Order: sequence, then C-alpha cells, then structure tokens
Amino acid sequence: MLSLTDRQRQILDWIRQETERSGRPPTRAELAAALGFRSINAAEEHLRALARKGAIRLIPGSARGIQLPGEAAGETGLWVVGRVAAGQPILAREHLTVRHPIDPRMFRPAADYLLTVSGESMRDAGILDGDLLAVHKSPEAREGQIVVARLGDEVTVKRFSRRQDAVWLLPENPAYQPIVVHPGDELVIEGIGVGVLRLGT
Amino acid sequence: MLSLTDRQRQILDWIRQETERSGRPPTRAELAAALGFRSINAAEEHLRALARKGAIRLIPGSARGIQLPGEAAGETGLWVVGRVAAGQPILAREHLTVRHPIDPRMFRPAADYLLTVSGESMRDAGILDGDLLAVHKSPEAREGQIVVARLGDEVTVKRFSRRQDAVWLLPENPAYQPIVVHPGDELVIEGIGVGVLRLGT
DNA sequence: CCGCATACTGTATAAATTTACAGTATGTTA
DNA sequence: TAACATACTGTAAATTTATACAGTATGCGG
Repeated sequence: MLSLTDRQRQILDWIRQETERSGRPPTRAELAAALGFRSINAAEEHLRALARKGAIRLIPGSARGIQLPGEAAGETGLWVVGRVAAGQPILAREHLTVRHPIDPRMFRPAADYLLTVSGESMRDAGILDGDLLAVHKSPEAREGQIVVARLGDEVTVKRFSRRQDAVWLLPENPAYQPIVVHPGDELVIEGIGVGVLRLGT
Repeated sequence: MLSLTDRQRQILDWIRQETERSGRPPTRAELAAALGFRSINAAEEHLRALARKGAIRLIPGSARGIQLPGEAAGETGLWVVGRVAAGQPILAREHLTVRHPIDPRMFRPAADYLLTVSGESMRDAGILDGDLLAVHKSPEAREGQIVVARLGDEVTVKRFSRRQDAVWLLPENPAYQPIVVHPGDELVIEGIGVGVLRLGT
C-alpha cells in the first residue's frame, strides 16, 4: 500500500470511526459534511485517492460502497486450529475449524490463531484440556514462555527453557515428565502462548 | 421485543450475515434477490415488521439504513468489571474499566460482562488470579455451576452446591475452606461463569 | 517552468435506493 | 365473520447517492 498523506490518513480514520459508529460506511455527502468540504466532489476524489493507494476498496455504482480492509468478509477474528496432522503446516486450511470474533490485538503480542489444547500437561498453569490457547506465531522463544512446539510429528504446548546445550520443554503438572530436546533433534517452535480462552467452565 | 415469525427470523439472520460479510447493511433489492422475492416491496414490508417489533432500526430516507442492535456504536464487546465496592450493584458505571471487543454470544449462555478474578481459590478449576471470568447475569444457579456470589459486602467466585437447607460455596483449591451459607444469610447470586479469558500466560 | 498529485469549489446527471400505493392470498384473533 | 397481521407481486414516484465534468490553487520533482 502506497503511503498516505496526512489529510488522507485523517479521512481514512474518520471513515473507520464512522463505519464503526453507525454500522455502515458513509456516503460522499456525509464525508464532505463531516470534514467540512463544501463540495461533495472533494470527498469523491479523496476516496479515489485512498482506493488508488489500496487503503480502501470502492464498489462502483453502489450506495455506501466503501470497503475497509478487514472490515468485510471473514478477515477479522481468530481461527481455531484443530487436530494438526503429521508433517503438515499448523495453519493449513484443513485444520481451521471455527472462527471466533475476537480482536487478535487484544493479546500482547497479537494472537495469530487459537489452538485447542489437549491433555492435562499444563494444568498447573491454568491451561486445561479443551482450552483454546491464543498463539502468536514465532520461530523462537524466550526462557519461561509457554510455547507451541513441534517435535517430529507431534505438536505440544509446554513451558520453554534452555539449559546448557539442550532445550527443555517443561510441563506444568507433576504427573508429566519434562521433554529434553538435544541439539540436532527435530524441534520447531511454532509460536508462543499469549492468552487463554475457555468457553464454558 | 415482540416475538418474530420463523420467516422474520430467517430474514433477520440473513441481514446479520450479509452485513458481517460485506461490511454494510443490504438494500431492499439485495434482500429481495437473496431471499427470492420478485417484488422489492416484500423486503420493505419485512423490514417494517422487524422494525415494528424492535428487532432492527430503520433510518428513513437513507440508503442501506438498517441498524442492527449492537452493531452500531460501542454496544458490542464485553466490559471488564473492576473492584466492586461494598453495597453497590456490580454493573455500576464506576466499576466498568476496559471494554474488550469480544462477541458475548460466543459463550453459552451469552456473557454479560467480564469479572477480574482475584485470589487463588479457584486454581484447580483453571481460574487463576487476574483471569477474566465471563459472567452471565442470573439470580440463580444450578448444582455444580461456577457462580459469582455476593455475601454481604464481598463478591466471590466459587462452585455452587446445595446441601439440605444450606448453600455451599466450594473453592477449587484445598488450601481454601468451603463457605456454608445458611438460610437467612445475605447471599445474592450475581451470575454464573460461562468462560474464562486470560490475557498473557 | 512544466507536468503532475493534492486539495478543494461548483454544477449536473444517471443510477441506485427508498418508499408509497394497489393488489392477491392465507391464517389468526376477537 | 370481520378485522388484522403475514407474506407476497407489481408499478411508480421521490429522494439519495455516485460520478462525470469544469474550474481554482498549492506544492513538488525534473
């Protein structure tokens, strides 16, 4: 997307706000009135500029035909990743099951998807079987973070720790054993846990 | 809101879906086309009926002037209720701190607000200190449900149980004692827990 | 200095959209 | 059984809205 001028950014912000407030995009006349233009055409040309720069999409010949990226279609929200099959990328289409209308930016850093946790290995961290773990995609992790790790074919959620040369994946449940990953083993960090969502208690 | 007919509910559902999909409410013609009406007026009259019953609001003389309740303004999302002061209703304005953009209907039954949990008394139910409990307002609870209860001045989250005459509020942590509430004691059930949200792990 | 993008005013028109009115048919309520 | 809501078809305005065209002014890169 090409860079916007200050004025164009102001106008885009107003359109966002107004769409959120009223539940529908504004007309050219409404835009002009709100921004203080005496000519409707000023609004039209700003919209053209924004569309040219890819900041919005205009639907020709349609009332209030302004599309804000992410606003329409199923672009917002977080997908729940289901069972991950062996050897396949975690975000493959087939694994996406349900989409929940949650703002990814609610988490820090922002979440990329939700992973259904199975098993009790993280019980004492308050992550139970069936919980949805909000995951931020990342190929690396820092000490003590909760990570989504792939060991060969299996995807697991554990606490990350590095000791000497080896990486330890620590469960939060005394009934489970830590997993020691030696250099050369097939360990891939898929992401870090940034939150938990439980539907039903 | 007056009760809708099956057909009206179908139409309302379609309007919701379409508004979500396209980012703006449909026109009468679009509605008619989608529902298979050969007359635009069929759409008009359905909208009138829905408006009359309070299911939508129509903005006269305005293109795509259909407002879905909760869609406009800041009506969506869930408020986080902070510290609840003695004797005050839990949803008093002063307690509302942050609003999170989460669909309340994601929970069953739908959540009315989020309550910041303090203390470790529900640890073994996977509800930790600082977690946000999604609460459905309800003056009563069933056996085994997690409830938000008010005992005199204090608001507490516990598992609900009824034994003979008394109500037992059970913690999920052996370090805590159950609370026995005898008939005549000041117990108010504020709501039931319908989910958990943890920002950060 | 020229061409071009930005940032507007002002006018006009075609097309999209709302909305009123005239019907038909069916089922429900008083 | 009459009144009324539901659920449509069909036609016709009136109004909203998008969009083209003609200008003015400013700043920027070549």
